[in-house]
Amino acid sequence: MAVKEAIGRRTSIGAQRNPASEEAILKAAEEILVESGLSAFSIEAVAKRAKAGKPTIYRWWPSKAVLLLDVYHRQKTVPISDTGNVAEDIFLFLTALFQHWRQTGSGAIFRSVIAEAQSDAAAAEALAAYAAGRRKYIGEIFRRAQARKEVAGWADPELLAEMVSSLAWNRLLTNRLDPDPEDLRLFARQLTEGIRA
Amino acid sequence: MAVKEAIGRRTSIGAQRNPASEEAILKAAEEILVESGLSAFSIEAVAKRAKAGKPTIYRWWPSKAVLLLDVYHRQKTVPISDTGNVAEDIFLFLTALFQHWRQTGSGAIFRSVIAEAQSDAAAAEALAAYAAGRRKYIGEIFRRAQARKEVAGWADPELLAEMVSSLAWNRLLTNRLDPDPEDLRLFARQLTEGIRA
Amino acid sequence: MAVKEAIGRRTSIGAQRNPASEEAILKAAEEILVESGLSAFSIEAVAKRAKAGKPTIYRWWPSKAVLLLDVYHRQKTVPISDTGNVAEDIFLFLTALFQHWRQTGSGAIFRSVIAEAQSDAAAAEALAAYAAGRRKYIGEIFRRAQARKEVAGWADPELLAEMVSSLAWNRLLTNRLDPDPEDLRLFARQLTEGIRA
Amino acid sequence: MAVKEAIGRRTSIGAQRNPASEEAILKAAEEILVESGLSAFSIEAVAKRAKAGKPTIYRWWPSKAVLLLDVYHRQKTVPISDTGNVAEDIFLFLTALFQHWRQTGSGAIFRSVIAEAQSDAAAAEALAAYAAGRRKYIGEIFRRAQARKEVAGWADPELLAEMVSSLAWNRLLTNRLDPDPEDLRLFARQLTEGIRA
DNA sequence: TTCTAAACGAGACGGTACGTCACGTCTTCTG
DNA sequence: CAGAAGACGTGACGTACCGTCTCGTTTAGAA
Repeated sequence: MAVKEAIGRRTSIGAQRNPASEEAILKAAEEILVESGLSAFSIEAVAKRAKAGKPTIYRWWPSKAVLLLDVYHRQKTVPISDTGNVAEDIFLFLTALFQHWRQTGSGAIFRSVIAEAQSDAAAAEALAAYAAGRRKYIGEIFRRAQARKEVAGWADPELLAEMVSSLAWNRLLTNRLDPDPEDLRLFARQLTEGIRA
Repeated sequence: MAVKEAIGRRTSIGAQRNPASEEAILKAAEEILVESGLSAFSIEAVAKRAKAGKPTIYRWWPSKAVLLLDVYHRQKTVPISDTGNVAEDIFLFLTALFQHWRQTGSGAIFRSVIAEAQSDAAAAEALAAYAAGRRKYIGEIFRRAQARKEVAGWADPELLAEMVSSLAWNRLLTNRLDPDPEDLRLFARQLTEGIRA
Repeated sequence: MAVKEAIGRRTSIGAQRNPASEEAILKAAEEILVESGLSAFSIEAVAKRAKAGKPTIYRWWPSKAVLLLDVYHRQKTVPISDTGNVAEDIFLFLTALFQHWRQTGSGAIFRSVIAEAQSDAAAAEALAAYAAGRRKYIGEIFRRAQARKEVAGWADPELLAEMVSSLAWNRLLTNRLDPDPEDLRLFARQLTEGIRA
Repeated sequence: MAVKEAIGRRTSIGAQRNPASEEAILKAAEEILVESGLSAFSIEAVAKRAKAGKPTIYRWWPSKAVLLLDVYHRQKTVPISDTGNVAEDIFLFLTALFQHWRQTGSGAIFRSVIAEAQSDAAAAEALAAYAAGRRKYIGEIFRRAQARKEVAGWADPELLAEMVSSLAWNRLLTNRLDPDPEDLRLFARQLTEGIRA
């Protein structure tokens, strides 16, 4: 058994999706994005790198944007911590997120998703849904803080979460992921303490 | 005699840039972006609509991204107000900005600029510079508030401005410019009062 | 069900050259050359007339000159006769050749090939090879005449053939294909009898 | 007075053609043809090399072909000799012509003229007229031979001249100007002695 | 002596065609 | 019958020249 695979050619496994092809395509797509960015990301290039036929890609991913999103969803997500201090939680989250984006290359992928969503309706919808999910997820930090009375009841956890993720997006989209801890600490303080004199 | 026959034709005015062509090209580019979005925005389409030759466009705008930026810079900018109340100033600015983006179509243009900057280095640099300028400009709201002791001295006006503009970008990029005054008011309150219990 | 909707459309027949496209392209190219001449002959025009894509043309014909040669090679060649009289053979050949060039339009095509060969190295080489072949072919007239002792042994059949084809080229290139039988008869006589008093 | 001319800029000399410009343009055109061939020969290139404005060229030469012809007419022509032996005269003429074409680069220019004449009507007409003149000129060799009874009266000097110049054109157009004296001697012999056994 | 007319260089203009790239669709062949 | 391979028509890319234009300058010759 498994004699043929030596030549490396991937072929049909019957009337069903071949996971090896899916994997190869997603891997190739991710590598292209991380190595060369969105401008080098074409179906043609992905097919060539994955040694897949273009129709195979189009069969399973109706558009470039959908493939892009699939690639992004394969990325690990950054967990939120629960130190009991909301400012610290925010600071740790952003620090970890920026590092993740920088080191794994998934920042480049996410930038591409956002860019693509500006001209592709399907990608826009998917991005909106993803962003909403992230607001809910990050909002947990503030919900927990409200529960322990650290944060006022009138505040809106999801709007606060949006302020956090907005800043992250902004830094990503303008190439400012450099790790300046003081900056992020100040952000967390401003957000939590308020800026009243 | 010899009345000009090709009445409407724009031609050279000597060895110098023809402002009429420049104007026609920028106008055509703007219209395409507002009417059909970034995916319809091609040099070819702009040239056709402006009744200009492609080389004329390439002569003055080395890349699509540069043209895009030029189009955006033609847009009016939204002024900041000075009511003496920082929360109110922020609220008014965001309300006016969102309305401006929605009604003039310049939101669509700016989205395109941000998207383009994710794959074009020149656009990225220009966008970074533009964003820095905007942070300084919006930061004025907070600098004035610090001057009148409404805002604590330890806060950073530009980081605060970044929080404001980040939120605006985020809404723009995820198609959420709908005018919900309460939401924006809450944002201004959270930012200024702080969220401490 | 699912009757073909785009009835007339030519499309891929798999990972192989589509003979229908090749045929359509060569036919379109020939028609343009015969109808409008070399100055109207552009890859763009051929593609449009053949309802083919430009890349399809470039995929199979690396340059305009190569396509031109392919078109010429589709033309029928004029046969040489064997009347037993060398002067008559030459006369008949030239008469038939001029008529062929005039009536089928292949004269226009060959003119174009010669012109193109003056600026394209590949075409020059192909033309040189073609001309050599023709000299050998026409030389047969003289070789046969030498065999039957009608022509002196010291004469060079291929150089004689070159004199015949040179005259034909010259007439073609200066628009003098008009059929003046006496002229061609005189040419044949001068060539064969010699002009010694 | 006359201070400016130091910088070398050529300018108007009043409402009349400036011979310096004409000279510079023809010189530039010739150099381009000889150095880089017909494919590099564009009005743009000539203007740039001659440091002339394009309108100056178009003012005096309505088309590329006309300029090409003007360039060719500047070339010296090869004289015919009168040795008293028609075969020798032909041999000497062709030898000198090929050497002239090879060494001065005027062969490259003439090739270009012929090529251009295949798609430009004005050039075609001019070339036809030029060729007719050359036939008359070369025909003189045979007319003189007829006068001294070396050549039969029934022969047509201009048709004979055409056979000579046809061969020369053929060699030029197929890159075979290499000096093979024996070949040309044989040509002269075949033409004059006749090839009868 | 002043003014006019035309030539000069420069180079921008609206275009056409170039040769290349990627698109998304199609068909054939292979396993 | 899915998958690879790759050809197909489409259309945008960025570039090279085309032939025309207007500019500001220069100078000879007419007024």
